[in-house]
Order: sequence, then C-alpha cells, then structure tokens
Amino acid sequence: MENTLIEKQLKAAADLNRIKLLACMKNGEVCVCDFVDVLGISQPAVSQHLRKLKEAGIITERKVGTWKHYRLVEDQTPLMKGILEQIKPVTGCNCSSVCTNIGEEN
Amino acid sequence: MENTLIEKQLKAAADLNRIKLLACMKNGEVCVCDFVDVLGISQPAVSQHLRKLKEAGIITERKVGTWKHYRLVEDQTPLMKGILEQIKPVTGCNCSSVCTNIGEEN
DNA sequence: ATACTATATAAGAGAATGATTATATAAGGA
DNA sequence: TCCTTATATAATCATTCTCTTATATAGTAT
Repeated sequence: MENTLIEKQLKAAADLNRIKLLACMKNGEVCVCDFVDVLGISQPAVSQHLRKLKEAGIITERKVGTWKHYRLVEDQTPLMKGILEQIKPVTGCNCSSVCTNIGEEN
Repeated sequence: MENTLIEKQLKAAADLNRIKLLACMKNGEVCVCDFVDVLGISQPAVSQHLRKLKEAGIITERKVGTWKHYRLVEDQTPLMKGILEQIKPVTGCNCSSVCTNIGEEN
C-alpha cells in the first residue's frame, strides 16, 4: 500500500464519531437517520462523516427511495481489515427503524 | 481495545510525516538528527511528531549522551501491529550517521 | 402542484493540527 | 568556565477539522 493511501484511510478512521459509524456498520447496512440517533450529532455532521469514509474507500452506499443505506465495502484494504477487526460491533443501530426495514425488504 | 485508545493511536499514525518516522524505525533505533534529514522538516517539528507517537504508546526512547534514540515499542497493540505491517520499512535512516553508530556501540 | 421527509451541500465559527522561529535544557569538549 | 551540539519546549501563525444553522435536492404522498 502507498503511504498516501495509508494516510488517507488512517485519517478517515481517526475520529471517535467515525469509529462509531464503522462499529454500527459491522452488522450490516445502516441508514443515515439511525446514525443521527446513535451519535447524537446533527444530520449534516453525520453526512459529512459518511462522505469522508466514502472518499477513503471504506464504505459505500445504496439508495432506497428517500433513504440511503451505508455499509462497509466488501474488499477492504489489508490496512482497513486490521483496523476494522479491532472495532467492536455495535448492535441496535441498524434494521431497527422503519426506513431500514423497508430497505431490507426491497 | 477501547474506542478512545483506537482513536488516539489512529490519530497519532494518521500523518504522512509520522508514517515515515515509523517506516524508519521498523529497522531499529533512529536518532532525532537522522529523522530531520529524512523528513526535510525542522528539528522541533520532528520532536513534536515523536512526542505524539510516544504519547500514543507507539514508540519509546533511549538517551545516549547528547543524543536520543527512538524505536517502536516491543508490545504493540493489535491495532498498531496491523498498521505497522502495512508500512514499508525505510532503510538508510538509521545507523548511518555518527551519533547513531556511537549509540549502538554502548 | 404542494407538502413532507431524508439526505446533501454551503457557509461560517471555534478548536485542533502542524509548521516555523526563538529559547531553554542538558551533555560533551576546549 | 565557556562554547558547541542535540533535543525539547514555548510562542505564534496558517491551515485543517468538526461542528452548527441554513438551504438545496430528491423522493413520496396527499
């Protein structure tokens, strides 16, 4: 891996709120509205964190009607594989709200 | 691992100059003066980067006369083990200058 | 079409970061 | 002792980060 990619992914992961986002996504797709509840920050703040993770190639998204579901990409870099292993999954942040469940049914 | 420790170590590693410092230390001890040459930044800047890595528990130091040798700690966290595996070692930054060689002989 | 909901983007404030220069400290040698 | 060298700390500044509020966009429903 290039050092610049290493830096980009480390920078993307090096934030407590983004670590929590990743922790939630370890169990599967989560939609933005759920993240807002879990983190206790504003919706735009969540959106910006998600963008940073996406730009680093760590997560991807799927649009479901008005909602947007985010999940970890399948083919993580070796670096991110190692990091994600150390982040404990957080349950209860996905598939719990109406929007997520509807998404799963499609 | 606690999320706050994960964050601290990720933040410490998430900088291109500090990645280079770690890359140098993969081959063993390096003294501050050598880092200055490798990174091309001022000596105080190097000192501050090293302090950040030290405070995150990633590196440790050994005083040798006027010089100070820095090296990776032996018992890295699982997180740092994974990260360090992805950083390519850089040779030629240690044991090359006078101060380092003298240090090694002690 | 209008209204409502979910998400993204823009703009701006305040904190944190990373560099520099100047200075302090500590060890070694004349 | 005094001077030099190696490193750390302090002060400062420019940049980047992360939040907020306000607004834009897109989809759904009435």
